[in-house]
Amino acid sequence: MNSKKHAADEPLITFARFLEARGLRMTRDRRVIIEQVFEVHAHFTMDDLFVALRLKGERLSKTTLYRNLPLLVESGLIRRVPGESSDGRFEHVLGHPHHDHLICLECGREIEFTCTDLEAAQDNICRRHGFHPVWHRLGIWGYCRRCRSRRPATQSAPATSCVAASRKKER
Amino acid sequence: MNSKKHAADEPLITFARFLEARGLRMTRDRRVIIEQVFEVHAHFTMDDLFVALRLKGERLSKTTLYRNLPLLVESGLIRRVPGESSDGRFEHVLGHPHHDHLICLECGREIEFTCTDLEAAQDNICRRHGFHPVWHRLGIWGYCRRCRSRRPATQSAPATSCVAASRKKER
DNA sequence: TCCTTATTGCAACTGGTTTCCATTACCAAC
DNA sequence: GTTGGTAATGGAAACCAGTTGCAATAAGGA
Ligand SMILES: [Mn+2]
Ligand SMILES: [Mn+2]
Ligand SMILES: [Zn+2]
Ligand SMILES: [Zn+2]
Repeated sequence: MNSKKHAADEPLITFARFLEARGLRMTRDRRVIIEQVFEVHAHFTMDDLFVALRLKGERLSKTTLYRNLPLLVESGLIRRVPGESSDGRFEHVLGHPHHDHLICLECGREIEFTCTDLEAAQDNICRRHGFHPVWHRLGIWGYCRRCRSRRPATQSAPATSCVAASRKKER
Repeated sequence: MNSKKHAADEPLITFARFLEARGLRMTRDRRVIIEQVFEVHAHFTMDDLFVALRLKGERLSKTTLYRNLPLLVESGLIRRVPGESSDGRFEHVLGHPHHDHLICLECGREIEFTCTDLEAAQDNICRRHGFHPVWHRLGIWGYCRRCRSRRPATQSAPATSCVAASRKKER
C-alpha cells in the first residue's frame, strides 16, 4: 500500500463505521467520493466535485453527490463553509482541523484562521446560557491586506461594520 | 402623530436618506415594507414578509420584495441571519443591535447574545491578519437549556463539536 | 403640469437541489 | 456461490427561491 492510498484510508474507515452504524452500505461510488474529497485541500461546491470526478473518468451522477455529501457532513468528515448568500460550499475536515474564515469583499480570497480566545469566548457564552454547543460557523467579511494596500479607499468601513462598532464601544 | 407611527419614522428617514444618496425614489411600497419590517421584532423570510403584507391587505408583488430587501440590507436597516442550509432569513437592525445566535438543534429556538470578549477576539484576529472587517456572522448550533433538561441524552456532544474540541485542547 | 427615469407586476426563466421510479449493486443468509 | 431483501443509483421530471425582460405606472424635479 502506497502513501497516497494510505491518506484516504482513515476517512474511508471512519465513513465505513458511520455507514454501518446506520445500516447503510459502503459502495464503490462512496469510496470514489471520499477519495476525491480528501485528495483536494480546498473549498468545493457540488459542481466542483462533479467536474473533478468527470475529469478523472468517474461517471457518478450529480444526484448521487447530492445524496451523499449530506452523509459526509453528518459523519463529520466534511463541513459546510459559511457563504454570504449561498451555502453550497464544503471542505473536508480530516487533516484540515476546525477554523473560521476571513472573506475578502474585493478579491474573494478566504483566509482561514483559528483563535483559542475566540473559541473560549464562545464556550463561555454557551455555558452562561446552559447551551450545549455542537458546532459553529463564523465568517468575517472585509478587506484583506493585499487589497487594502492596492486600494487604500477600502480601509474605511461602512456604517454596517459590527466589529468596528464593538471596537468603538470598548473605548 | 401617535407612538406607533413614530416608531417607524427613524428607519424611514434613514432609508429615505440612503435612497436619495443613490438617486433612488421613496415609494409607497418601500414605505409599506419598512413599516412592516420594523413592526415585527423577529427573524423573517421573504415569504413571511409577503404573507404578512397580504394579511394586512397590501398587495405588493414578491418581485418587489426581492428587489427591495437587498437595498434594506445595503442601507444597514436589516441584516441576514445565519442559517444552516439556507440564507433567506433576515432581521431588522434598528432597535435590535448586532448580536450572534445560538440555534437549538432540537426545538429550533434561536437565542440571541452579544459578547464583547468575542468581538474583541475577532478584532484581534483581523488586526493580526491586516484584515479590515466590515461585518461578521456567527451561529452556534447545539442544544438549549430547555431541551437538555427534557432529554438528558442531548447533553453529550457528537464528535463534530468544534467548540467542545477546542475546550479539550485548552485543558 | 410635463417629462424623464425609476419602479412595479407579471410571466418567463434560471440554477441549484430534491423527488420519482425503474434498474442495479450490496451483502447477509442460506 | 447462489439467492433474496433492501439500499443505492441514474436520469428525468419536479421543485423552489430567486432573477430577468418587458410593458405599464408613478415619482419627483424642472
Ligand atoms: Mn476553510
Ligand atoms: Mn437575531
Ligand atoms: Zn482581497
Ligand atoms: Zn431547544
